[in-house]
Amino acid sequence: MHAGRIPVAEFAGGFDLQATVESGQTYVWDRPDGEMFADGLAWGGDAWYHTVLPATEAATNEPEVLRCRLVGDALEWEASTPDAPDHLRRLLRLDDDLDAIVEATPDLPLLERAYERYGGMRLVEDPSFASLISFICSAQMRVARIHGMQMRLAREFGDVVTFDGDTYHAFPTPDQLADATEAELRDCSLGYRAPYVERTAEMVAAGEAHPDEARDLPYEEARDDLTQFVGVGDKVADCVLLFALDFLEAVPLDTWIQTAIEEHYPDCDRGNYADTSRAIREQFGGEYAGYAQTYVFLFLRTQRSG
DNA sequence: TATCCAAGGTAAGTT
DNA sequence: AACTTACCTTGGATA
Repeated sequence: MHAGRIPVAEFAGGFDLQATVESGQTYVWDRPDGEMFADGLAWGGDAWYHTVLPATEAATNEPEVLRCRLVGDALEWEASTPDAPDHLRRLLRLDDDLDAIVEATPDLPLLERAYERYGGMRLVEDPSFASLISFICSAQMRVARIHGMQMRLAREFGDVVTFDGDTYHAFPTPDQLADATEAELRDCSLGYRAPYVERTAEMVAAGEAHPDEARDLPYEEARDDLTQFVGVGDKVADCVLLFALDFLEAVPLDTWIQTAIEEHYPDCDRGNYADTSRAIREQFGGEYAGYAQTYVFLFLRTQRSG
């Protein structure tokens, strides 16, 4: 067991762990109390969160357990690897300068309210395959159920990892998921998404394509590239670019953002995805437009329940 | 208790 | 290229 503390003072602009992992951008984290994405959950707690790093991203080539919580003025962590701080910095984008990002954001009332309410929320950099599958599953689905699906997939098809006396499940590798049948995936309550997940996993497992290949392309080409995967349209592609492949300018046009465009920025509605995307990206300041999108998404989605 | 409805959309078929 | 429609499942709302 390796453990340590990282002072929050090291994170420019602060850090809100709960807002970051429960904002609906990542579905690879969980909390042991079963309250992940719980409806009406009070914000501001100091719960532990854990994830399993894929073997392909670990120096040991084994899945590694990472867990952390925010206590007082530090991020406290425990892990199966001494490399945890580096992994956490990458996965939770702890080196992003939030002050500079907010500073670079246009002065729009909606953005200011969202930043005010959830200041310290950071984007994540999820492992790309898990992000791809997560957002294929996200079609017409609530965030709590998307999370439930990913946990189920890990439990059914992923490696079992034990750490500090507890059992964890890694997200399935492309091979493991490609081996699952459509019927087995439907049994995991994926519904019509089951064949999408199966066929996309097969594409990656067979070496036909990999989401990481989009990382070095120009933004709009990268988005087009990701749509080659079955079940991936423009919106899901934007999510993977933003939440896994470091494209901070990507603005996924989901139902919440579409509503925000109608109510606050009607001039940005250009009638089709590509042009509307370009317009709202400009409206949100370009380079970090994806940060603005995620703050707005979380803010609007949680307004009703507080 | 039964029925209805919408949830971070996409693919396939039609005009 | 723009427009329709079908698609699984489930929790919460409505009757």
